[in-house]
Amino acid sequence: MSTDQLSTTFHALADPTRRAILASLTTGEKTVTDLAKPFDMTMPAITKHLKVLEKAKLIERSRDAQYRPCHLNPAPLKNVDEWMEQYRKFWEASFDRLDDYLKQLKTKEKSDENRKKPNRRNNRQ
Amino acid sequence: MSTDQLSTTFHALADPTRRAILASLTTGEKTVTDLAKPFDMTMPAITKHLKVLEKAKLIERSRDAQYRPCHLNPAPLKNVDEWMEQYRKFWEASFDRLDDYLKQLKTKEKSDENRKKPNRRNNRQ
DNA sequence: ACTCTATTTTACCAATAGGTTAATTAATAA
DNA sequence: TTATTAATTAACCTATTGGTAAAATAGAGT
Repeated sequence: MSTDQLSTTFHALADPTRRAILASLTTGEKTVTDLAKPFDMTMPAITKHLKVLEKAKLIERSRDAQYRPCHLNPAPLKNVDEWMEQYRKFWEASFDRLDDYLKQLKTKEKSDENRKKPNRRNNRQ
Repeated sequence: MSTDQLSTTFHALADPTRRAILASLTTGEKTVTDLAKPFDMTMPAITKHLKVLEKAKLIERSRDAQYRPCHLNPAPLKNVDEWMEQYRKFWEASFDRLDDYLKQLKTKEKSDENRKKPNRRNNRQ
């Protein structure tokens, strides 16, 4: 795995168990045993998932007697959101085209304009 | 790696080369050779990265003579954005707390309220 | 037909991921 | 001090990742 911040965050999020743990932490701080309960998995496996989340700084841990409670840290998610910003216009654009398409279906006109292909060669040197 | 849609998408994004390829495709369709140029990496490595992106449906490929041009498909990113929605309030909340803290620094009053700790045991059975 | 260019496939490699069981550490409770 | 509970560490396993070099495929141009 790459070691830059964004790669570490995306890697941590690329596992359904870890995403479920994050979701579970949205209702407040939880112990490892609490977090482990919903999963058909041994404790060491959960410990490992927590380490991945902790390295990604998506969770922070404290100490309370023999418990190591975890809580959510949303900061890396904010970074993801900022990274996404550059792509937002693309799915908004897609939606606009879908909207156009639906309008065309209704009016049943100008349907040939959609078959115009972009000239793929423009970017090649 | 897990095989659900969101895991596949996050996994594909967890590599700086693949993110750079996506960014490169924001300016339009590109051939494999064009995409490979910025990287100190062999062609087969790029081919593999493209396969990961293609399986994640982040890119789509067409055919033009011996070229296999790639273009961006933003749909999975929209899914990521929707998944992020549930966490947005958390970083907004953090910002609010920071804002409060800065206000307190200015007025230098009521600073003890911040030391109240949440009761960690509430969620344990 | 031959050659050049674009791209993929194959076979290989070392490192990492994600799980297990068994042993260990650490704090509480009796 | 002994037992119980919480959590981690160690050792191990298999599959996947991300890269390579070399060979194969495929279309275009001459």
